[in-house]
Amino acid sequence: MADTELGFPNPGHDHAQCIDDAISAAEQICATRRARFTRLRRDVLGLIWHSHAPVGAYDLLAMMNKDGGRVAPMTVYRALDFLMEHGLVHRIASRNAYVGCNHPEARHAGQFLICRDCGRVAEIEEEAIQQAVRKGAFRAGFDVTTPVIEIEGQCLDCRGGGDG
Amino acid sequence: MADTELGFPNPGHDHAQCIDDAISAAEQICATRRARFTRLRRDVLGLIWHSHAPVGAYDLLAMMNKDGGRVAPMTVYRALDFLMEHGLVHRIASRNAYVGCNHPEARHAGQFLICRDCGRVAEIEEEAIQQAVRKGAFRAGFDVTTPVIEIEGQCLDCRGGGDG
DNA sequence: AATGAATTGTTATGTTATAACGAAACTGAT
DNA sequence: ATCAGTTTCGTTATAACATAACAATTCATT
Repeated sequence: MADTELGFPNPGHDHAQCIDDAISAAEQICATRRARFTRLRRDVLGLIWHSHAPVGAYDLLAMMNKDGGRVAPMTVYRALDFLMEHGLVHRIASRNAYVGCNHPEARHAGQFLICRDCGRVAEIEEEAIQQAVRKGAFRAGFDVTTPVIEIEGQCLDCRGGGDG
Repeated sequence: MADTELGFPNPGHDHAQCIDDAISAAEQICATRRARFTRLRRDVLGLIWHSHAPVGAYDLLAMMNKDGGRVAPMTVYRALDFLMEHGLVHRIASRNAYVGCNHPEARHAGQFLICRDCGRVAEIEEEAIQQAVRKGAFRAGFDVTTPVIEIEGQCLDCRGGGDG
């Protein structure tokens, strides 16, 4: 699989490519769904992909207004709503922040690894987690709609366990 | 097991008992640890246990000031910090709210079922979830510290699937 | 009572998110 | 091309959640 598909991306990866890929995928998805991928929304998505760490709404706002812009919070939140609605970004509840999704084609409940040191987030998809959650819920007579799974810890790069 | 130990409590349960139990457990724990379970902290814990749904900090504030009190937000947050530090309450990140813990004796990472209809929260402890999380993290070279697992859905009572 | 530590009071401010309403831009039909 | 309906965006205001900093008080111990 490619660098950014699963787990944490390699520190030396071509991040411009990540952004381009995300924008392209979003264009395709929105075209298919006849959703309007406006300049504003594209800008916000691009800024979210600025890094692999989740970004706060007001950080996005600051970035947008860096050179004299006059965008209001509402504007950012609306763009975020749109992007989340279409699965292009995920909200990280434990951080009140937003991160780009790198496989937005299919709807999914994300499972996120959040590094406490570098702040980066990796999305994983463990069928075993899903199953265990469903089973645990079932035992309590509970019908699952939206599991929020956000796992804080330390990534390989920050442990110094890689090749770097 | 008792009503409130696992899963959602029976709608007709003796809730006053839940509160009493929680306060008693807290007293014991704090006594053991030589932590000061002050009136303020006891009051806040009691108010959190007002229901099995998570309560916002400012809701607690409003309850405390209902009859002329003049408590400030800071005061509530400090009490919450103390209670969380001792595992007596958990924070529900996806709701920015706080819920009492019904087995505070042992430290644990909670797994929460949150009913979208009645708002109640049940804490479960599925070893399978823990294991699946650890395994998924391991595959990404990730060292887990704090898993946040908050599962939204619908409880049995709200589905009308119970005996009531 | 004197001391030092923990707790609480108080004021101010920072951070995250939404409500309400009007203007502008886009879409599709005529 | 213009009109009507819809969606998007601008703007202002405010709600909801959380912490910083410092003073006053309370508590445990001597």
